[in-house]
Amino acid sequence: MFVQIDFNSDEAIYIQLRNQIIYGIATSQLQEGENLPSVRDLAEHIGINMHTVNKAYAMLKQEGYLKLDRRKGAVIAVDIDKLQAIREMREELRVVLARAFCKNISCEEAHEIVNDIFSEFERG
Amino acid sequence: MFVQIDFNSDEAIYIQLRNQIIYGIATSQLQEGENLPSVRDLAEHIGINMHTVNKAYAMLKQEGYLKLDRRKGAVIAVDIDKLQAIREMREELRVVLARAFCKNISCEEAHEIVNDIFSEFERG
DNA sequence: TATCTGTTATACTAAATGTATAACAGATAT
DNA sequence: ATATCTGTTATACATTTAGTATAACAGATA
Repeated sequence: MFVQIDFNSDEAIYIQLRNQIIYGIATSQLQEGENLPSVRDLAEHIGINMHTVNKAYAMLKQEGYLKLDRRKGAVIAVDIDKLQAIREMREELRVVLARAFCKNISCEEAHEIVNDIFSEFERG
Repeated sequence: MFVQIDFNSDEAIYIQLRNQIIYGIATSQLQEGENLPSVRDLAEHIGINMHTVNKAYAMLKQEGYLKLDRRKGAVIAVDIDKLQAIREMREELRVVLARAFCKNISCEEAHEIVNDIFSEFERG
């Protein structure tokens, strides 16, 4: 498993876990229909509590990245609500880019970084 | 004052306040050398505690957006550490764009939104 | 001297985070 | 049938964070 938790981070463990699973989907390390480890297995592997993993899974379900099946466990299943995704992205980008603009990062430089990151995804 | 706090948000008040002040700098509503209200005045105006404002100001100081002068109070003074700003931006964008990519938002669509937001800044 | 700054200290409540057991209901395999 | 695996829920506890509330300090200013 590719998950790497930073226990000294100010970011909550279940948020780190959620973000890394989403990154895994974006980079095709996790593919549609694929199973995630059970909450108990993943918790033991990382060395955290079952409920912390469950919280991440529940969040991913609510945000449309997982379906939780009692037969198969947690399965990658991305629900595409593109309009809402764009709305959310715009709000988050507004905060990130405001900081960038204050620090003299140009629109062109931002575009370059966006391209870099998208190429991480498209390489898989 | 342009600050608008959402008390039902899951985002901490001092984080909302910090983000809005940074957005204010990016859109030139707040300009280099300009004074912010004193922690006590702004707290009273918003209807929150003085320490919550102080926490936002301390954070903005630590991140290089303010200088806190006992004579003048809080003064906008952006310290440009572009390399660090790019590093931080890249990490944050990785999370935001991974979500976008999973939701079928293309690189081109991301660029359009970046352009939209930068035009908010450059209009002032 | 009185008043304005940011800053620090202390104390309290409420909420969020993470851990720990335990149990439930559906599905699966033996 | 029985045991075992799922996610899920309930309860309890400790720690940390967020926000509020008073109070005081030190430098600057009028």
